[in-house]
Amino acid sequence: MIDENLLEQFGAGIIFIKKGDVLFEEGDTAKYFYQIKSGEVKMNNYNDEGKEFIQSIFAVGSCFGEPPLFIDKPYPANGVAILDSEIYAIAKEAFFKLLFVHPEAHLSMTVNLAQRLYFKSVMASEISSQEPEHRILKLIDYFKETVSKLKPADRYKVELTRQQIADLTGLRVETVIRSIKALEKKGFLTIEDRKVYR
Amino acid sequence: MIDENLLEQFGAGIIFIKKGDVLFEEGDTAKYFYQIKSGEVKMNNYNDEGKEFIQSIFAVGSCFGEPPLFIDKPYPANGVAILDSEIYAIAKEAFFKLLFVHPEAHLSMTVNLAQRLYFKSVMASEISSQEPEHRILKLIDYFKETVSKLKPADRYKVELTRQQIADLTGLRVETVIRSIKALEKKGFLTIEDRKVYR
DNA sequence: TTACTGTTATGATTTGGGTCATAAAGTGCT
DNA sequence: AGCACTTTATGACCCAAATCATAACAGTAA
Repeated sequence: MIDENLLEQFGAGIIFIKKGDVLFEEGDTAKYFYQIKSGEVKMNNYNDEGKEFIQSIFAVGSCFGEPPLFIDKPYPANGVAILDSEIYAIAKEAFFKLLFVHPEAHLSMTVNLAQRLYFKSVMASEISSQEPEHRILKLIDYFKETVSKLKPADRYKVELTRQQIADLTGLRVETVIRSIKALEKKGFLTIEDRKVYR
Repeated sequence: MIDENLLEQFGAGIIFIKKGDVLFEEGDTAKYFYQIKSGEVKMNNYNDEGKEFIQSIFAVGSCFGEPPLFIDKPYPANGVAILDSEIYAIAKEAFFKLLFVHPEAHLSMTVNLAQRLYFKSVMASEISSQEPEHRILKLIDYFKETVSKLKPADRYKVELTRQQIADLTGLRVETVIRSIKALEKKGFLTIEDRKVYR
């Protein structure tokens, strides 16, 4: 989201983390701004019974975990690498200085937050009040449109596992599997070689 | 969120709406920045079966409905007055100019978005993976802490109706009523004269 | 007072998604 | 090739929350 040269210019370091490594945990104090140079990161929670909920998945170029920097609250979720990754990290103070000196970077941050708030709004309404099939379709369309930047007419291969879809929608794997089958039967998507296309 | 003098200085108008009046609808193009001078506003969705989901409730001093301004997308939900209200409205262009000329206002906008994203994260995880009683308690604590700015030790009177709690948590009124009773029995809150205290 | 509306309340019944069990297909590693 | 692990898949059963029905109470407008 923020120009990489700018990040380096303001003293960004690079953190190397392997798949499964934890960058920060729920409750930790936020001290750095993070942006993905390569790899992929998720933010998640576990409920009392140990069930995972994935807040979001962040890909190359995305920044994440800034809200706590702005509002001086601890992280509301864990940050975990889902692929081996390189992460730009820049200290809170340097980050604020960067925003102050570069209003255009500040604006792109704001736009980014607005974008994520928008996604959360859509998913919140889905999760709370729609049937599994509806939820899953909405999530897939969101990833197709926003993450992969494809048009509705394009053919999109869903790279999420059934388990990830479950954790993103608050459903169970079995329910996701069954719903996806039902959606295929209804013609909303196709399954080829166990992969979902939409 | 933004200083009222500043709003007026940049040509803000005031809109008078009565309880129940709709300010904008899901799908509308966002053209104005809104901030509450008096009254209260909610943003909501209706699912296919007509069940309401309340995204948030905004009180005096809060702004709302900005994300679509920043990302050029239509409103993801309706904006409806829940009390007779006076709303500052300022055109999109003037709003951006204001942010550009007043970086401190821009920062407070960013902080505000971060705050809301934080709330959405917490509630998303709650809604998707916790039991009714847990969800309700979290919501009440959020309102106590963030909307009413009270300390945990303070006594807080919940001004939300059971129906509103249901629509905010994605539950049904009956479930909310029964859960609140159960929570009282367990000593997590008290009910006096049908009002909930925490 | 009555009539009306919104909110809280409670019991009976139903059902959709969770849970549990089990297995097959695919993937990666030695 | 063999082994361990992950992902997808399916059937059977269960249960918590939704649904349906009904009513009492509070507030307020006529």
